[in-house]
Amino acid sequence: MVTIKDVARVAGVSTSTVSRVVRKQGKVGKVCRTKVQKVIDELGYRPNINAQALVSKKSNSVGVVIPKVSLPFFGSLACGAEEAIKENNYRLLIINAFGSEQAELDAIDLLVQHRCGAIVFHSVHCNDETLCELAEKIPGLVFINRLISKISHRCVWLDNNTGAQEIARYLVNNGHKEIAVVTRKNVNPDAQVRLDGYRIAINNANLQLDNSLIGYGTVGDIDGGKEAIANLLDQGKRFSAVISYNDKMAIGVIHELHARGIRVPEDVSVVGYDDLILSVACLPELTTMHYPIIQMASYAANLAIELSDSEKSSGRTHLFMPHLVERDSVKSFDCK
Amino acid sequence: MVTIKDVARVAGVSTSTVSRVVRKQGKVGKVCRTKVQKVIDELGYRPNINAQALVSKKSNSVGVVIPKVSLPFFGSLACGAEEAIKENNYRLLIINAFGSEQAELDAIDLLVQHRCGAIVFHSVHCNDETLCELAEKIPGLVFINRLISKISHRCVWLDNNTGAQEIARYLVNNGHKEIAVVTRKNVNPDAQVRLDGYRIAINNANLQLDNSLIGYGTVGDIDGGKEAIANLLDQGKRFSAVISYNDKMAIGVIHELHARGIRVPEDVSVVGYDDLILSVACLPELTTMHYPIIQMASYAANLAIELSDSEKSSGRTHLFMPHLVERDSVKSFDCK
DNA sequence: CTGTTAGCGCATTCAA
DNA sequence: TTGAATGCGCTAACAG
Repeated sequence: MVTIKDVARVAGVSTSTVSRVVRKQGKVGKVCRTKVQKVIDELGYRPNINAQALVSKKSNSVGVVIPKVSLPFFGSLACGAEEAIKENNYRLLIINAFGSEQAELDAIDLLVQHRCGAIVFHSVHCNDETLCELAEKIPGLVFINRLISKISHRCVWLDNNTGAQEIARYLVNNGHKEIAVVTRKNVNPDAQVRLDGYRIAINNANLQLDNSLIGYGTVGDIDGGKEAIANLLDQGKRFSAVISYNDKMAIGVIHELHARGIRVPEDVSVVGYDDLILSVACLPELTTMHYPIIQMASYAANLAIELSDSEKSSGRTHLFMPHLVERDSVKSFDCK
Repeated sequence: MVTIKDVARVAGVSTSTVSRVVRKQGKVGKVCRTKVQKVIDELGYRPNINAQALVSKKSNSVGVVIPKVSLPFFGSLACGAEEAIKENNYRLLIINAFGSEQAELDAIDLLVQHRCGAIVFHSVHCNDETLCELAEKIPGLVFINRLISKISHRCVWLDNNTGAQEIARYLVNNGHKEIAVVTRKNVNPDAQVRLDGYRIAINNANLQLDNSLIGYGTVGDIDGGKEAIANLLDQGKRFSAVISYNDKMAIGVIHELHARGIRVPEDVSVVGYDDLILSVACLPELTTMHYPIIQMASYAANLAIELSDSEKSSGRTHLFMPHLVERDSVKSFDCK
């Protein structure tokens, strides 16, 4: 591999000069510059980023820690981060940390070893306290899809409560009175907040969200959706609409209803949450809340970079809003 | 940031000793080791990977260049690579190179600057010649989902022809005689190979793949699928089954058929290719060819690592086979 | 088993 | 405008 020294030698200048023309800063004479550039091109010299990082004490890369890139939601997260990163001429380091707190901690540790100062972290297994400790040690660590009140200015999150209210209200406004909810058994914070939101909206409409109309799936995916709605159906529950914790469960619900000869939306309406790519693949296309994960991730990456190289913390929090996407999975009763 | 020197000073040993206990290699006395380890823990010392990479002249990271991680296919690719990487204690560097040859070249260049010796590259915009030149310069560069005959031992690819034949034969075996094909207008190599495969299988069954029964969509996604099938339908074509270039187009086909009151699979059967997560989200669930992208990517990453640190090239090629996944989108006429 | 020395590739003073 | 010197944090001989 050709180094800066090789270039300097061939061009008959010092390494400092080569360094200057490579980074396009500092004063370099015109002829000298073109001469050096010529040698660089001829030799195919490419600066060693590791050496640059070492000497400049910054890695110019931002790390993204997520459960698994292959899940569309996290893929979008990674992409959003990358957008921001490209603008800043940073690099993206993605670490999948699936399944355990230890995996997440290991991922962060790896990033620290890289001297990666800016990190966007989507944690699912660490508790607030652990996260606070980490945040203390790493100024450029930003949490996405999570609110930790003590360090809310380091959190980029979504107003799930309002979003949940909106989608429940949408159902109510379309004339639905018997509304079921499908959620995951291990209710995580998101699921809880959304559930609260549904309840608020339903109560505000002078309706009841009967606990017996809440179906639980072991996990929050397609199978979980099938399981949850099957439970409800097997108990003979009646409803005109079902709100699902997320799109995956909603799709499971649709499939299970279909398997039982119940049409969506003619017999039962279904809504999801997240607006994953899946929601336009299923039939009918799913009405759902759009989770602006790409924008949020892009924002988070910028925030992480900002925080990592300037101590100044704005103190403000970073809250995003989901919005309703109307598609074909809800029937309207045309009421006023 | 605490460095190896700090640890050495506090522990009262030399940096070499610290280095030895950190990397768990070389002989270190028992007491000495525990003493040093203790200081490491107390100080929270983490080795600087950039410095390690610099001095050892290898970055221990593999780069993955793909169009966009947020697309489920590429997300899976990245995940597969990561599996292999974790085993080898390497890091994953993902670069999205979307839309142009230049973007792809830039991505490779960035990886070179990182001294990232092992690269898995899914190129869509570079021609074979360009790729050969790159391969020449970078021993650890491996191409995925692509066959370049001159450097086939550096290619990890799928037998699309055989796969295409298999799915077409499946339709034939289920009694379908009028089979339409939906593909993309800008027929890329994959699409061409698959088309050839369909044709072979259909001819072998003494049937005809009439060119007028091939529908084209502007792009290879859901909208392209709708567009392509709409063309066919608007021309009054009749068929009992449609083979789609990929799952996305198949989903578009299903949606468009549904919009026109044509039932799948009762009236028309539909098959896809790739077995993306989307194929189980749609209704009916899609019968398709499974593309083992995760295993292929894992294999490719291993190959890249192998190639990058030993010149030996086995010379063998790396061909994978897709397999049929039967779901609910095909009707059988129960013929022998 | 442990320490000393040298140098990886580069950016950054400081002089000239 | 340019070059010489220094050191980033670490590993790898080598010597003891």
